[in-house]
Amino acid sequence: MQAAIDAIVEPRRREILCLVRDQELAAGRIAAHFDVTRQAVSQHLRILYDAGLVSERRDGTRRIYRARPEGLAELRAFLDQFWSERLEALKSEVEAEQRRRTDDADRKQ
Amino acid sequence: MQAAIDAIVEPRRREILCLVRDQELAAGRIAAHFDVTRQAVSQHLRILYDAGLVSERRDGTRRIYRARPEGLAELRAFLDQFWSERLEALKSEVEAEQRRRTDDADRKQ
DNA sequence: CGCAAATGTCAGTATATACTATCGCAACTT
DNA sequence: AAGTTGCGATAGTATATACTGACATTTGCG
Repeated sequence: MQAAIDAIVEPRRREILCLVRDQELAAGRIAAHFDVTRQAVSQHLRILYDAGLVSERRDGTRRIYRARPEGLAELRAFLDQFWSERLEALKSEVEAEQRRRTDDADRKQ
Repeated sequence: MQAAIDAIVEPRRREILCLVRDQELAAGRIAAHFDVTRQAVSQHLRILYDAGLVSERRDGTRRIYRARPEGLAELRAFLDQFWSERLEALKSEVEAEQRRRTDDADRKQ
């Protein structure tokens, strides 16, 4: 799971993930979107693949990637669980605080 | 926003965040939970603070921290938006693809 | 087979960062 | 005022990692 988190932290990898979220793309096509070398993108793809965030399919000499929704869903579930436990309680506290502050102020809607 | 993402990536900082999610805690109390030096924890707290994920309050010589739900909510909203846009669509595609494979042979374009 | 295209792998490098040690600062205590 | 407590800031170090360049591999074509 830490692998998936590490993977989406790198901005370049998030961009790559966005690219292959809507469409399948070959490694070369992905690399063409960036100003770094093809190898660098290849390494990013490897990391995304190991983290389960993209799938790889071979077509001749090309390797075609796309986002792997299951991987994204797992990561999302983990993060949700991470903070949702107490987030609601804390949110209530903040809202109560805000209500207290705006009590004497104008109230719209 | 990248600051918030960088902040929650580091496992130690996620632990710290968990500690101050339920309760206010002074820096020293937080540091006592870990086997690294007090200064290291202080640096983590600074990073969490700059990312807007914790709030700081002074009480005499002590600095008391706690999770900042707004910061967490913003981060969560960003991540939600990041992958929820196409997540459902991709899931449908994958399921359709799997049906196609079990149906008959592969057909490319 | 020989060559080109598309891509991954590896070694080396540069930069980021998590940590420690030392120091500095503010608030209390005596 | 002087000492103590609780912290943060900074410099230096060790490790992680994003990148490039060189090379290897697989596939397709003549």
